[in-house]
Amino acid sequence: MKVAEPTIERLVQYHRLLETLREEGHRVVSSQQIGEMLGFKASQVRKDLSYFGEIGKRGVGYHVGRLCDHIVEILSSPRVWRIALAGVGNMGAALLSNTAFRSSKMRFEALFDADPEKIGREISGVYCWNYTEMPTVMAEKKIEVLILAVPARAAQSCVDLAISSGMLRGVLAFTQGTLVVPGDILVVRVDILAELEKLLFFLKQPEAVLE
Amino acid sequence: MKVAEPTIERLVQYHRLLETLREEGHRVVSSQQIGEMLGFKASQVRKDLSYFGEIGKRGVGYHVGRLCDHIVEILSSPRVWRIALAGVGNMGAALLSNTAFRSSKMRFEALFDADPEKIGREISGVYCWNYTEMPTVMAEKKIEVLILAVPARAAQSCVDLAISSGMLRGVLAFTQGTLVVPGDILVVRVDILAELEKLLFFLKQPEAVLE
DNA sequence: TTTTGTGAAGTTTTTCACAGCG
DNA sequence: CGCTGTGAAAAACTTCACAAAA
Repeated sequence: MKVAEPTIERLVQYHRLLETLREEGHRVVSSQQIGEMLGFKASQVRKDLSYFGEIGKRGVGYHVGRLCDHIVEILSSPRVWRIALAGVGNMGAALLSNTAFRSSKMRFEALFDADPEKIGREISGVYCWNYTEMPTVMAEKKIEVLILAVPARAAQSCVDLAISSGMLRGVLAFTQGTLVVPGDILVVRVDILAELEKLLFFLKQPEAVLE
Repeated sequence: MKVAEPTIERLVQYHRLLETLREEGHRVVSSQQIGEMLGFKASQVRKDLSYFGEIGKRGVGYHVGRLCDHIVEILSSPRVWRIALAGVGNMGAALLSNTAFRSSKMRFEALFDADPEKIGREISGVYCWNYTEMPTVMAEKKIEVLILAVPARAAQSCVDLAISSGMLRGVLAFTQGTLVVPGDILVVRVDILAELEKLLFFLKQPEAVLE
């Protein structure tokens, strides 16, 4: 199956919305309604959902519970992902304590930092190691996903350590700057400052249309 | 001038890279090299830069300092943007203390929160108001940009308060969930959980290509 | 009738390929 | 020659529009 990247991002949003609708007791919902609530075109919603089989009922819409379960299934993981967080600074700590990350789909197995104050302690219930231990700890604990929230200059060496564990498959990087990784390792970057700069650019140039 | 959204995001990255190259004493750089360092095709780099005039030298490449200044100019602001941060929780505090946000282009003018512990105090040098004061404070201080880091359920009412100040032009939202705003207000969303879910999806489905 | 599912059309973004200039 | 700048081609993504199902 071939699915576009933007489709997956929207799927996560459909899922959230459907959970809410389900709680509120809604039974059915149309692509039109989903689109209005999330700011997408109805045709976009239908196209996205159609990639994963015929799940709606013509003339009726989508059954909220059924569609929600269906999306959960699509986004489901074959196992609980073991995750490490490198960099327990402000941003790292914020992610760690973010309740949205308390999902049955993933589990923080280890923290890594360079600060002696943090090393050897548990933070939000997760043990913090010296980042030099990354290769061994990640190998032992079979950690496949790394969330990178270290200062920019430490990012590359940090990823290199993670790679040398032999277990790493994906990285979520909050670090600005470039990461060089082998082609079989997936990197998703979240560049907050770039997003803010983009906003400011389009604020000063309203004619250079955004959306 | 009509510029694509992805181009602006890349421009921010070019800028960062060029600052580094400049510090390291490099004089010229080719689109090829920029591309390799940031993970883009050389043609992409040239196309992006070409939207803003002929800045390179054929047969030579781009002069690092000149190109850097040129991009600074493109991304420059007509004024220092006055910014408010709503929600001084973990995420909000992380943003506030993030040195990358200490830019001459913007300035945090006010914080808003509901926590009595925070209201009336300065946090990282910025005064924190009760979020109910948003309309008056934002109007008085002429704050045009809001960074939204409040819990999802508070997001919409928070934006509504900001809108009623009559000053709001742009929002950078870390909140999950939808925001309804007038069409002349720009919203840029950063959905961290969606990014992580996307990463996990493409990890389990390597055939559904990412990038 | 209503609303889905989907080819086809449209739009946006990326990549190619090469002319043109230093 | 080497590398940029740029039309043209390709790819990716979105929207349209309508047949088909409930």
